[in-house]
Amino acid sequence: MSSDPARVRFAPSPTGHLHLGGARTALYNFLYARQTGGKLLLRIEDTDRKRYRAAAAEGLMDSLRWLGIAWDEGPDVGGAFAPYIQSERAARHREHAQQLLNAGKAYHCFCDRNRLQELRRGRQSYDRLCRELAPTAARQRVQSGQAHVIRFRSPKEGSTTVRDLLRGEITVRNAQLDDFVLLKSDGFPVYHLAAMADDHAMGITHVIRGEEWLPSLPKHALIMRAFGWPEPTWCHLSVLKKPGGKGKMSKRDARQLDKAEGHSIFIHKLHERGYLPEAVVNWMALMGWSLDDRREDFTLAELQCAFGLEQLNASPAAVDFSKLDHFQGKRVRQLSATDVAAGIKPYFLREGLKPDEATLLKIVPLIQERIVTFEDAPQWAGFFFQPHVSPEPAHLVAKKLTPAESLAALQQARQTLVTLPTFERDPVEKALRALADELGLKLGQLLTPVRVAVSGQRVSPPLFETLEILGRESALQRMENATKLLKDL
RNA sequence: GCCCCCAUCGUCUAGGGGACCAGGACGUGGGCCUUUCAAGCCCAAGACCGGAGUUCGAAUCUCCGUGGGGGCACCA
Repeated sequence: MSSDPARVRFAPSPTGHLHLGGARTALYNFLYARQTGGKLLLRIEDTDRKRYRAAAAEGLMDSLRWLGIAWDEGPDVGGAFAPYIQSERAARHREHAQQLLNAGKAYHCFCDRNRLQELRRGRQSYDRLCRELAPTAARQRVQSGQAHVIRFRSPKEGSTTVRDLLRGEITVRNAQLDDFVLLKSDGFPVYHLAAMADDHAMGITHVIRGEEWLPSLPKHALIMRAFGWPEPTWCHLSVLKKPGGKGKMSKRDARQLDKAEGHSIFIHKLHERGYLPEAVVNWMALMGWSLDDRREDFTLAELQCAFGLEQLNASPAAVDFSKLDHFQGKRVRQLSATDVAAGIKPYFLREGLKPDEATLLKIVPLIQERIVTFEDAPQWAGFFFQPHVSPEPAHLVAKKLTPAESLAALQQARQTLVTLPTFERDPVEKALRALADELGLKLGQLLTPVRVAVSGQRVSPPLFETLEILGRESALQRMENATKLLKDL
């Protein structure tokens, strides 16, 4: 089962943030590299100068680092096959194009954009007008400075067969292929050329990438074969569909998700929202891969051992955020109190609250199993750090009690707490339970007005602990205020 | 329009000719616990896209449909 050390690469184009699909591709590449004791390369594919965004590459790397996906060679760490910025390799790509030109496997094309656009309007691919131009004549036109591209001379007859690891043999009739561009008129290579040339130069053994590349796989194989290079193992991952399972995730869907659900397909957003990288990784790993029919919980380290290309699934997977929340909740519950405290603190600060360490640490056990993301913490425990709370008066009324009865209960509770020798959890509980009995109330009925009074909300962390942490003074003050609200009801 | 890929519960999936009246997980419903909400535990409902064929036997192999997805740039 264990194979030779693989050299794999993640090769994003720096046009935006890292999203789920890309991250999952990166993850699988990383896992396979580790699994085989090989190397993961990071290569920035920036040959499209129109879409290039300077900040994007850094953002991409930040997201990968956060997830724990470490690369062995790349633009920042260097490596034996530098440079890892594709645009810096353009001179080599031009040489490669020239090589194919010399071999008669490529040709100059002088057709302008208008003509190509016309062709496309007629639902027709490039008509190969320049294919049979005499090479000497073509060279002359190039020398005279005429704008041109270099196209691949695709075979017109026969068929091309390529083997994909997950799908077996894929065969296309060569008549379906067109004479695609290798080198643009700005002298930069197109993906097909650049990626293949770099993959070969960098000794890539397995190309693990998204399914969207499958249709151009024959082109890539043909390029490799034209140069006489050995082909890597091809492995095309299925696409991710949007939640619900219908359709690919679009930019619009992504935006909607961000707003409405508090979820996101962007890794940096998940980070901002207080998700744990290990939860995200565990979740992503399972979209298109599974070990067996029993185990679903994996740390990154465990995945490195368990992962295998053989267990990859070729069918598309729908993104399911409730499953992410499940992994996230589980992971949060496993964290130490100090880790949770450190994790949630920024979110209190963001709300303008100033939590002190000691109190924060006391609160953690109360909310740890109630929060999903760190971002959830303030809505559970923000009231601890607010000077006062403003409950909705109607919420102070307990189930099956009238406002007047609730008021009475609240006042009695307050009275009880005033006289308590200490304000610790256990005595508080004991006293309130006794009071409920005495008043002939269910504990919940007595506690509801108290809870809402001190926390300002209907659901809160466990009340007795809450009272202790809040302290007598603050708790009594809040109950006093709530009394007034109930009287006005 | 043309090309390519995919097809098991709502979702992620196990399964690869007999071990499957199809297993797990998320979610959903119900119950227990209980001071609200969670967490935890227990139970339940829930799927092999359709049709032919191969075979003693098909979720599993083949073909044809259908459905879904991806791609058809001087973008990656």
